[in-house]
This record gives sequence, structure tokens and C-alpha cells, in this order.
Amino acid sequence: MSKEKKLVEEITSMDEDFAKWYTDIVKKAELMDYSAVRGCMVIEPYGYALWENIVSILDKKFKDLGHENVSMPLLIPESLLQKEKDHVEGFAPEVAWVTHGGSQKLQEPLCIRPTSETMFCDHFSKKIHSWRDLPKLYNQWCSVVRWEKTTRPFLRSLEFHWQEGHTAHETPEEAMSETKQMLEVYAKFCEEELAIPIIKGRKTESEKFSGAEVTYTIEALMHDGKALQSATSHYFGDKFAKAFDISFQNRNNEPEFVYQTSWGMTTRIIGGIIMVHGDDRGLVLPPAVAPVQVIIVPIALHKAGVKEKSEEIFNILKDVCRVKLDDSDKSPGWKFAQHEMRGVPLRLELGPRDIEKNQCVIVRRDNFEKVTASIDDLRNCIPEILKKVRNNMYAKAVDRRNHMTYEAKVKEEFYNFALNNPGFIKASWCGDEKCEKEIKDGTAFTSRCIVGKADISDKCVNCERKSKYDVYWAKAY
RNA sequence: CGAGGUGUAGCUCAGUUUGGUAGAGUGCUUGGUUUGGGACCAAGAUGCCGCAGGUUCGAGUCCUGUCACCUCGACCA
Repeated sequence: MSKEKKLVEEITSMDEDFAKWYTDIVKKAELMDYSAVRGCMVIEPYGYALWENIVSILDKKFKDLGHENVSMPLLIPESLLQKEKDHVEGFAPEVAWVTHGGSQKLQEPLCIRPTSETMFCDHFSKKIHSWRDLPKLYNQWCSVVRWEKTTRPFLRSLEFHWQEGHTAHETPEEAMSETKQMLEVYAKFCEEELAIPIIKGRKTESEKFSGAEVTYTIEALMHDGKALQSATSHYFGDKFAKAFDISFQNRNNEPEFVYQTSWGMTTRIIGGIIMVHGDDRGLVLPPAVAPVQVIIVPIALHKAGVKEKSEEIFNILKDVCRVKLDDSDKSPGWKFAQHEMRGVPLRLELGPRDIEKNQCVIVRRDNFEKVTASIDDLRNCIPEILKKVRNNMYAKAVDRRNHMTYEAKVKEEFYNFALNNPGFIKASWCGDEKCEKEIKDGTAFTSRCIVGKADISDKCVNCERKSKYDVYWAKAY
């Protein structure tokens, strides 16, 4: 059996217990707990610290590119939501409504935001008058509510935290370049900081955001071979501007509608981190966002000098990385297992034997490699090892994805792969929604993204007419 | 909303066939011995057996109803 085939088989067999493995991890690693509201989760301190690290990196990237944070209301009047036809059609089935204020029935129901395009548009229409008011580069961190039928921690909950960027521009070109720029920001963030390899591309008509003219996406492949849409960036053209009357006087002294974008990344990415990097011992966190990067585990705490020395090391490292000292009275073995479950990238063991030699043992979470390091050298070597951890995590994820990505030229090949293997299939497509639907009905594979003009095959993989695009297909979360 | 499954200690579950004192493991508390891969000994605390009704001398167990949750579909970041 080829190495490739064997890997696929291992991964397929894991599929059966994958859901259990996932839900176990989110609870045992203390990322979240179930709440009193079905489908809404309590994000616990450890999970929230992870999210905060994601937030702070992204927020800085946005601000470096000139964006400003704002806060929009939670409640949206029904009339406002209904202004853009496609938008309301897409979101209507999943909005939650507020109908009463105290005991009084409201004249107009208010919806809890499923997304804030309508609020931003309403605001833009009041604020934008001249080309000199443009561009408007806004972002907000908030939570939104979508009344989903089935839920799963981080991947789909009724309420989720996210960031939604909304911008308005003078020209279509500028708006389009903003759309692409933000997709690039997400892509880099996933690859570099989260060590998650992604596929960048454009959504098909049937998969795009309700109300968007073009939707770009980054798609990541999970252990079980399903794809996860990890972030999106939309180009709206002047569709929303026309619906909400967001017009300005342009440089030629003529009235014109603005061109808009929106883009978002959510707590769902935490699910992605778990499902891309996690293993049978639990979470494996990318160093860039891990709440604790180095956990110090003293051995034989009661013996002379151990407590003092571990505190000393903690003080050496606290300016270098996010470090924590576990001086609880649990046994060392328990601590090893516990911090592995929580995905801490590096464990630093320190016992009487080490202290004698002025050294400590560093163990990597990604590959369990042990190295002995001089205590005097810790400041230098810890950041270096953290970098190696990230690189190895990324390489492993790329390798796995490559092993689970196929190219199919003809229908038989596509169906064979789709019905027997998890993963991405790359195939050419004619662009007809009928073919897309036939593939979905026949294999449960949906189009994930269009990555370019057809060059895998000049015939559509479903109908054999002339193909237009190369598309990645997969089962999706 | 369709199909299946589960509700018993903080958690994982046994007990239901054949009705008869509410159970185990793990976790928790206290004390002691330990500490280089989930330690050991001792003593403790913890239950509207999902809810409501019925049958019965007696119901976790049988009957009826109901609610909640989970998994898989359709929908979705």
C-alpha cells in the first residue's frame, strides 16, 4: 500500500469518532461549556484568552491599514433589514426577533443583528456627502445571533463573536482592491500565525453572501477531510448603496453611489485550530495565539531550592513569552497530561537533577521532542523553539492537506474520489449552477471556491461541456 | 422539520429483562506518605433516578403523556 493511501485510510477511520473527539476536546481543554440557552456557549477563560490573542493580532493588522473601530447597535428595525432584497431573503430564515419592550408590544419588531450591513449602510447614508468623506474604513468587534437549526461549539452556535469590517469607497476599483486586500490579511494570518494552510478563492453564485456581488473566501481542510470556511471578504459594488441611498458628489461634481465591502472572521476559527492541529492527546495551539506558551512544571516541589529556582525561571521568561508556573500539588504526570490536553506549545521541566547542572528540560507539544537547555540561555532559545513549533505545525498541516487533495478530470473519477475519500477535489466546472447542484446531490461535495480559469481539464467534470473555472470541492462544515 | 438515540452523584455510566434499603469508577473535602508520564493509604461530603399522571402494599424499574439533550439529514460564519 502506498504511503499516500495509508494516510488517507488512517484519516478516514478517524472520521467515525471525529465529532466525539472534537466535543471532548473543547470541554476538557476548558475552552467552553454549554449554557442555559441551547446552542449558545459559555466561552471559558482559557478559550476567551485564545480569542483575545486572535483579536489583538487581527485588530492591529486592521488598524495598520487605516481602519477604525466603531460600535453599532445590537437591534435592527425590521424596515431597515428589508431594504436590500437579496440580503433579507438570505438572512430572514435565521433572525431572532424582539417583539416586546417591557410589557408593551413594539410598533415595529426589532431583529437581533445577524450581521450589520444594514446598520452600517443606514449610518453611511447620513455621514457620506462628498468624495472627500471617502473612504470610510470601519470595523466592529461584536457578537451576532443566527437562529441555526443545529449547533456545534465554535463551529456553529446561535450567538458568535466576530469582527465585521465595513467600508465605503469612491470607485469600484478601490472597493475591489480593499476586498482583496482584506482576504490577503486573513490568509496571511491563518498561514503565518495560526499555521493553518488555506485555499484562497471566489465563491460561486449559489454559495456567495446574501447581497454581495462577489464573495471571496479562505477554506481550510480539517483532519476529517471536511472544509471549513475560515473567513470571507465581500465586494458589494453599489447594490447596498442604491438600496440605502448612500450617495456622494464625486470629483466631477456629479452624484454617485458609493462602492462597498465587508469582511469578517469569527470564533469559528477556534474550531479550525482544534481540527487542523489537535491530536489524540488533545489541543495543539499555535504559539502565536496560545494563552500560555510555556508551562513550567517543577519536579519534587518540596525539595530544597526547586520552588525558588522555578520562580526564578518564571521571572526570566515572563518578559520573553506568555509563561505560567504550575506549582499546584498535583503529581507531575498529571500536569504533563493536563497541559498537553490544553495545547501548551512548550513544557519546561525543572527538577533537583537539573538544578545541580543549571539546566532544564524543554518538551515540544507538536512532536514531543525533548531538549536540554542551559538556564542562562533560556531567553534566547525559547523564542527560537516556538518558531520551530509553528513551522513544524504548518508543514504537517500542509502535508496532510496535500495528501487529501485530488484532481479529477472526468465525472467517474470525481464520484469515485468523493464517495470513498474525504478531502478536497480540484476539478474544472462549466459555471452552470445545474452542474453544481447535481454534484452536491450526488456526492454531498459542495463547491468551496473558484481558484482560477480552467486548466485541469477543458471539459466540465459533470456535463463535459466547455469548462470555465477550476474549483475546489469538499464536504463542508 | 424528518430518522435514530439518551435522560440515575460534579463527570462517565451500571441497575430497568424478572418491581422490594440508591450503586460503581472518577472527581471533590480533610490528614498523611509521595513527586522525571495521569501516585498511594485512611477518613468524609454529595441524589425530586428529567417532569407529570397512572397501576401496585410497594415504582429508578411497568403503563400513558410530556419536556430536554445528543447524533445523522435539510439550512448555515
